[in-house]
Amino acid sequence: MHMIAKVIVDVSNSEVDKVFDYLIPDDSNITVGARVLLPFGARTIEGYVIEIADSSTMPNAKLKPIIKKLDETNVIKPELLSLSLVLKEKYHLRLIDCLRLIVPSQIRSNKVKAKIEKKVFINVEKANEYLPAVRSNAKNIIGAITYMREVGSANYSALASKFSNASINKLIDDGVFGVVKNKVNRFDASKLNRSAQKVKLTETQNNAVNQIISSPKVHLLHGVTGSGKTEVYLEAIENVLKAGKTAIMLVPEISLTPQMIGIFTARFGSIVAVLHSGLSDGERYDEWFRLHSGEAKIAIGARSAIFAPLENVGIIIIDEEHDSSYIADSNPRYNTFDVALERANFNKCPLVLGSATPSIEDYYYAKTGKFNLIEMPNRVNGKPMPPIEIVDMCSEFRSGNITPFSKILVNKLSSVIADGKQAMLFINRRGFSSFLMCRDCGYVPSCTSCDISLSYHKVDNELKCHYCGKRFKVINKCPKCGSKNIKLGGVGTEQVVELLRDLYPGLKIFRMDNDTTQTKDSHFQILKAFGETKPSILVGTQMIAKGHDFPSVALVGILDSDLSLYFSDFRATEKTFQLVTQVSGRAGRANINGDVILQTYYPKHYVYKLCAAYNYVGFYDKEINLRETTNFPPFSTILRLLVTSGSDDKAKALAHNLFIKLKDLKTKYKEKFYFLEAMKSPVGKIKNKYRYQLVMRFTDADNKIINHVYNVVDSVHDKAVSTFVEINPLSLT
DNA sequence: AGCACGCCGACT
DNA sequence: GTCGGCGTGCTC
Repeated sequence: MHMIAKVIVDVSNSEVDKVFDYLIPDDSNITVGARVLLPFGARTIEGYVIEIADSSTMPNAKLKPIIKKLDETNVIKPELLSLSLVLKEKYHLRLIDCLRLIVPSQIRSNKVKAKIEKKVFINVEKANEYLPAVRSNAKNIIGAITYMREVGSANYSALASKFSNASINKLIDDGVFGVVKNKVNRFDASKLNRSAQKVKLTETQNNAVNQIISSPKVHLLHGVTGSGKTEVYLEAIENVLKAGKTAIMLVPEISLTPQMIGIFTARFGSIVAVLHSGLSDGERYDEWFRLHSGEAKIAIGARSAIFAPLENVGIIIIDEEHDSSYIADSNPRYNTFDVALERANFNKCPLVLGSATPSIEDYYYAKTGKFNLIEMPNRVNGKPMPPIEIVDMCSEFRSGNITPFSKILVNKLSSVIADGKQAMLFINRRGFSSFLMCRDCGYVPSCTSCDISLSYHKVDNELKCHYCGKRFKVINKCPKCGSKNIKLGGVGTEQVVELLRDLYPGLKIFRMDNDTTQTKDSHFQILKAFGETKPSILVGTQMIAKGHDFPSVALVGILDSDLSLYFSDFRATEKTFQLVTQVSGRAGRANINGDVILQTYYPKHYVYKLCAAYNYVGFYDKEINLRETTNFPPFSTILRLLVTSGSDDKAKALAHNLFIKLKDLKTKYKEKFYFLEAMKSPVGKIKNKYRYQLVMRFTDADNKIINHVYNVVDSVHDKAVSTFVEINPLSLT
C-alpha cells in the first residue's frame, strides 16, 4: 500500500491552485515540506508536499507517482507552511503564491547552485621527494611547486590558470597537492565598513530593552530621530541570541545601506544574513541557505525577510514601521505587520515596531493598550532638533520669484556653500518636468498604455511614462492644434539640478532618484561621492530621506512639501508629517547646527506647524480625532476591490456585477457598513489593463464582512478579468 | 499556466 | 488531400 502525498503544483494560476494527490515511491523518503518533481498532464513540473496521507479521495489507479525529491533538506519548514495557509485565508491568496514567498525564486527550478570552490594545499614532504625527479623542461610543474611552497595554499582555478589545468591535476593525482572542496558565500560582508563599537546604553535605552525582552507582545518603540533606537535593537537581539534563539530585523529597502549592514555584522559577525533586492541571485541563494541551515541566526532585510527560513525566532523588529514599503502592493498583497504578528505568536516572542513617527493606527493601538508603548523622547547627544522654517511659496510667487527656490533658501544655500558644508534638497518628482502642455489648446501628451501624463526627461531627451516605463519622442508641435507653444510644467529633480548649476557654476551637484540608481551599487556610489565632496548639494526624491548620516549636512530644503497633500487620501497629512520629520532629520547630525527650509503653498495647514514644533503627539491627537469623527482607520476597515482586464467592457461588467451583489452587504450589516462605491480607478488604465474599483468602509471585528466579500468575489469569477482584494490599501491608484 | 485535442481555412 | 490557425478543457 503506497502512501499518498498531497501536493501543491508550482503553477501560478487559480485553476490549478488546489491539492493534487500523488503516490510516494517506496524508497523515496518524501516528507511534508519537500520540493518535488512531478508528472502533470503532459509536462513535468515542480510542486510542494503539504501533507502525507494514507488514502486518497481519487481512485488509486489514476494516481501518478512523484518522480523525485528535489533538495537534500525540505525547503519549507513547518512554521512557514502553516504561515502560508494562514495568509491564504486571510488575504484570499493562492497557496502557491504564498509558498513562493517562502521559497525564493533562486531556490526554485534549480536556477542557482551553491558555489563550490576548490582549494589546493601543498604536501611539502612529498614535494621535496617529487621535485628532483621532474624533467627540467616541465616548466609548469616546477613553477607550481615553487609557487605553492611559498604560499602554502591557493584557489584551484587561479592556480590552474597560472600553471595549466593538466599540470595541477597531475600534481593532485600524484599526491603532491591536496584538494579541499569548500562552499563559498558569494555575499561578502567584510567589504563593509564595520564602524560600530558597543556603547553604554542610557537609562531610557536600558529600560526599553528590558521591557522588550521581558514580554512577548507587540511593543511600539516611539523614539525621536537620534534617540538611539538601533542600539536598543542590537542589545535586545544580543539577549535573544544568548538564549539560543534567532532574530529577524526588518528595515525599509532604501535604508538597508552598507552602513546599516556594517553595524550588524560588526556586532554579530558571520551569523548575520542579509536579504534584499540589491543582491545577485548567487548572493541571495547563499544568504537564504545560511539561514535555512541554521548557520546564520539573524536575518536582516527588507519586507520579504519576514519569511526568513529561521526556526526558534526570539524577536522580530520592524524599523521605521510607518514606512509604506511594508505593505506589498502587487501580486501576493500582504501586510508585513500581519505576517510578523503571526510569526511572533507562533514563536511566542516579542514584536518590536520602531519609529519616530508611528502610523496613526499603531500609535492608537499603543495608547489604548493593545500594544506596549515605549517612549524615547530625547536624543542621545542631547542636541535639539534642527529648526524648521516654513516658507510661503505663494507670496514668493506674488513677489515675482518664479523659480522653485525661495529667496531664503538661496541665501542659506549660498552661505552653506561658502562655509564648505553640504546641503540636501528634496523634491518628490523625478525627470525634468512632470508634464508638457500646449498653451493654446491645453493638450497634454499621455501614455498610450496608461491613463497618465508623460514626464519629460531632458538627459535622454524623451518623454517617459512613470507607470509602465514606456518611452516616447519629445513633441515640439501640438499634435492636436499644431501650435508650437508648448510649456513645461511640474519641476522635477533634473530641472532642479540644472537650475542649481546655473546658480552655482562649478559646484558639485549630485542627483539621486530612480533614474540615477538603476545599476547595482549606484545608490551607494552616489552617497559615497556626496559624502566625500565638500561643498556640495544632493538633490533627490524620497530615497534621500532615509537613514543616511552625513555629518556635514548643514541645510535641508524641502522644495515642494505639498505634493502628497493633493491626493484625496485620508492618510495624506500623516504622510506629509512623516516625510517632513524624516527629511529634517538629515540636517545637523553631528557637531554642526542644521537648518531646514520647508517650502509650501499651504503655509497655514496645521500639519506644518506641528512638524516645525516636532510635536508628534500633538499631531496624533488632532489626527485621531478626525479619524474617529469621520470613521476612518483605526475606527474602520477599508476594503478595495481592484478589477483589471485587457478588455474594458469585461472589467466594467464584472465590477458592475460585484457592485450589485455587494449592495446586499449594506442592508445586511446596516450601521457597521458606511460606504460602498464603484468607479473607474483614478488611473483608469495601466499597462493596457483597464482598471475599475469598489471601495468599502466598515467595522468588522470578526472578519464576517471580509469573508462575505471573498465569497462574492469568487461567485463572479471570470477568466479574462483579475480581481484583487486589498485591506486598508496605502494608495488608490 | 501550458499542453493536447479538435475542428476549419489555404497551400504543395 | 494535410499543415497549422487558436478556441476549449484538463491537469492527481
